[in-house]
Amino acid sequence: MLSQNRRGRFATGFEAGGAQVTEQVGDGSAISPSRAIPEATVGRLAVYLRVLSGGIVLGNRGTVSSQELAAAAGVNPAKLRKDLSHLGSQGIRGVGYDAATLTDEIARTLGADEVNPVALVGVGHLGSALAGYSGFSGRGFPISALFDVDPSKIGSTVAGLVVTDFAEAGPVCRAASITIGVIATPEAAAQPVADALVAAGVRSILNFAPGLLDIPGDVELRRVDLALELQMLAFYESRRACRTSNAIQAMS
Amino acid sequence: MLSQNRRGRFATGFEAGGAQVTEQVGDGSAISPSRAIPEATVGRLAVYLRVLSGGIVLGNRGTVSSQELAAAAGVNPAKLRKDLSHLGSQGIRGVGYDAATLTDEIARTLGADEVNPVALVGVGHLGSALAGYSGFSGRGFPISALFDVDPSKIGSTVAGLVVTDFAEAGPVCRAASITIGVIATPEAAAQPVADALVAAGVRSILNFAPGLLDIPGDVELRRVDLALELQMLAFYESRRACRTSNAIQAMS
DNA sequence: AATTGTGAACGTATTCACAGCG
DNA sequence: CGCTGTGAATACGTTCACAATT
Repeated sequence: MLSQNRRGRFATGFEAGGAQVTEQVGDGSAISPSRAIPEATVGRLAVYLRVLSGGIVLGNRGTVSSQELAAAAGVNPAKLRKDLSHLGSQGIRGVGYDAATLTDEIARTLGADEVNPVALVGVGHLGSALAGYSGFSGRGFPISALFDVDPSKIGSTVAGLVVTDFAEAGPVCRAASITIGVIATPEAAAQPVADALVAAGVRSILNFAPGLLDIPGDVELRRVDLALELQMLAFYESRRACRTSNAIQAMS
Repeated sequence: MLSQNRRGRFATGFEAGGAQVTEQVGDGSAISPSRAIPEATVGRLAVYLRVLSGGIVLGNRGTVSSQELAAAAGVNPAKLRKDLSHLGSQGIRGVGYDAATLTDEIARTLGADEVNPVALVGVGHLGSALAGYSGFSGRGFPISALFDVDPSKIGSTVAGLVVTDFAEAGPVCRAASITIGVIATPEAAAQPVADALVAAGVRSILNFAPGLLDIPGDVELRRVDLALELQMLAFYESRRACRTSNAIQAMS
């Protein structure tokens, strides 16, 4: 069932200067169709899982229809069914999906049935907040190591963990089998930190620092750009103002 | 960013049952001077603006080529040119874009030439971190009001601002002309807070609480789901593990 | 009767490749 | 020449609509 897939590569660009060699196939015949799950679908699976785990919305018979689950997750039912079809999970026609089976299936697909220890680098305001964020530890992502370079922070305790010198990242990450790193440092530190994390064996990075990171292609990267989110809101805001004043002008 | 339908509406779904009333401009003749800029493009414009403002990468003659800027922003040059074409900004063939003009043009398009005061609700760990985040105030989004409902927090000072009782949100937001709200409350509080913000005249919301928000269609909503980001990383992580063990098995 | 699973239609985003211009 | 601007080609994502199935 589960088999290989392509590479993740995320939506909002990056992929620095490179030549983007994707070039594929040609005649669909040859290589395996490779059941790759689309990125957009993966994101929604996580939402479905949360809804199912919350358990709130499902009727207390053991099944959910795409209708119900889609409404609870805020998506179109057809999209939900197509998403679920990617994991081969069989619903029952005329009835719906068995909630328990579906939950398991999604969890296994997402790797949410395993615990993924996380290293967090940068124990400033944001880093501390993330360290204490219950949504991480509560959902299978325990922060297992906290790093900083500031001597005044090293040795202190944040969210129940002792802050370690980032110089120790290599041995510590390896010892704890940490493969996910979260970067919450200032922008200037982000690149060297990323390099060190990769050297320490980290395979996936969640970056809260603004700016681009240059990392090997086989390391998964996601970025959360807080200022960018506000800037996008501001755009729609200013558009609205624009439209409104146009409309007002048009009236007179 | 994960995305879904045209104008506005972002990423991870919503759109519960509804009819998706796509505004429609009928015969292109009438109003609409506003060339609708695709959401993906808006996000990248913010990146270009940051790169230009950072000023780092542009050669010290006053122009940038799409080649250079695209490399600095981590995108394909053709994509960059198409993005810029949306704002009608003329580059100079054979030369590139005038850096100053381009910066202004993007800033005006994004509404980044104006100051957009922001109200932040929920002064927990995450909220405090966001309140102090220099990327907000430094980029034209000063936090102008901090709200909480916890009496032990109300009246205290966080990041230089006094925390106000959220019950005061209406008058305070109106007095300060605040149109952007950031929700950093626990999940359970998010919906009532959103309702109150909308009632207070807020037109755009950035939501850090997990779960869906039900808000009027003319209010812009963006969501940052921290746990979801990790879950997506975990997915690719587990895929990789899978592939690896398959490969190992195949060897023997 | 109800609901899944999916082919086909549509819409959006990215990339190519080259004409057009300074 | 070099570089922009953009039509055409491609890839991706969503939604519709309906046959299949219990």
